[in-house]
Amino acid sequence: MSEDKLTPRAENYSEWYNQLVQRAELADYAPVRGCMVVRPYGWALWENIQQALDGRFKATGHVNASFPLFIPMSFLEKEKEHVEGFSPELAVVTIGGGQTLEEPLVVRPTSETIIGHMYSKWIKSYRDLPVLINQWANVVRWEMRTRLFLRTLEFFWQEGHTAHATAQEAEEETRRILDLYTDFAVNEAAVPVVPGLKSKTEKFAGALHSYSIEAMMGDTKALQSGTSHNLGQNFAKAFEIQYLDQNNQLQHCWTTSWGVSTRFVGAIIMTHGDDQGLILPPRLAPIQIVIVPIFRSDEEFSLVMPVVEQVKAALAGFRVKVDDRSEVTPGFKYHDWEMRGVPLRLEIGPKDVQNGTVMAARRDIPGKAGKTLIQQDQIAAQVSELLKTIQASLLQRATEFRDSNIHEPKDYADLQNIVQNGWAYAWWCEDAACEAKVKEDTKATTRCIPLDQEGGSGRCIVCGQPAARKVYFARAY
RNA sequence: CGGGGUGUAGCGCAGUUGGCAGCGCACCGCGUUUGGGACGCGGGGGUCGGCGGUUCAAGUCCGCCCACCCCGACCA
Repeated sequence: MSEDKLTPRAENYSEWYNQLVQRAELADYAPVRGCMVVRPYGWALWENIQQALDGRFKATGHVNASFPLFIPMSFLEKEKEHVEGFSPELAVVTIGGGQTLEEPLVVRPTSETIIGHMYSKWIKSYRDLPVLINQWANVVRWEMRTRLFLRTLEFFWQEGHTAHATAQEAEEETRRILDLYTDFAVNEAAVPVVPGLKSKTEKFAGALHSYSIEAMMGDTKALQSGTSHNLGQNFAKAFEIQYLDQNNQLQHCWTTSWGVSTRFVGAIIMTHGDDQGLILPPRLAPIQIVIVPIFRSDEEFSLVMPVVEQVKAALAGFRVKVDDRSEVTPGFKYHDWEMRGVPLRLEIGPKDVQNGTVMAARRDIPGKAGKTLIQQDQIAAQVSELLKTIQASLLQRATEFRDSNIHEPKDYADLQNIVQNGWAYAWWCEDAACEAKVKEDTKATTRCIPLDQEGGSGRCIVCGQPAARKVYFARAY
């Protein structure tokens, strides 16, 4: 239950986040360090995220499958950069059934290797391509520092793994998924994101290059909210994923991988949440509308409840919850559902029964300002309209916040200043040394080179050498 | 793994020179309440993180260990 006020965001952002996650009953700490229990309400949100993504995957020809949790250690070692990237954070099983294993098994940190192994068995001909498989799974990465949803030892995600005949097709797939993620983030979660290319130092271990969608959180830090990797032929060569082309020539495939994780729940929390608690975008909210009946006596109760049921029935197409708890007051319920981020609350009391009205309160506009009186006979249409408005206003608000916190530095000193409380958008020569210097001086890293560039050229903000593209520098989660 | 902090009821905490383990919230019962976090009365709930030591007596003093949180290095 949400009995007290949250620590305000301005006072201590991470404290606000931790309290919100627990009080909104999204997740709780597990008895294992760094692990979380996703509670039913948090999981329902994740399920809605899954549904929105899965529908998009299916619509673009992908199919789901499931690969093993355990991966032979030797598989990881087949791709040099991959094993170097992941070895520090592997959980390794050395005993099974009381016996020391011949070969240690890695608990998957990601599945490129074992899927690559299977693809080499399955793919023989150009007629077998492309292979477009996704899996919804849990993975384990032994992180030093953990935070609920944002970074835990075990997390849930989807990982897509595709194999193609040509480099061009693989790149098209990588970009198609990046677009798909962008569409999901913007249109389902109302989280404005910047799609772009990761720098060499920030790319996935083993990839040719990586793309990401980057979102700005309420404290102006960046959160990588989804990634799409063009793996080139690196894994195809390591796992001998080969096919015969039309000319009977043996060719290595071109592969991709891409993922969105439960971290995205953190993105939603930190993009929309306020000091009252969570604010969920209507399209993903497990409960879109909560109805709070108001009554003083048994007579009023029996007067009000039939109307509550009528309204609920009229809203059959929506995810509606009637809060009929008798042990708490309406005021308590308001705060309670505000903590949980339900986008729209309907209050129905004796006055409404008499007047044929319903009081609607928008979660995104606190207090009286967000309340409007709706006629009962127009409830479905009005609610539908309100939810759309809330969805749009969340996106607009988040976009305005982000844009007002992105600045173009005029020199290096200015950049150092900007990244303390915002993103710096600047020319960069794409040399890792300049990236490293910024990180050293400010803790900010390059987030991505946005695909949408206005063109032209300039001088690297760090070293002054010629630069062809601009990049975002920001502190990140 | 380095630095800091915290472990006492479900949660948040108090517990003085060592002397019957407490408070608020939550929970259960009854009654009154209910349009922005209601109130009264009654009640249940504890290996004081663990192990060892000092002492007539340890939540309190000493030692060791463990866990978790925060800040760093690493990361979806």
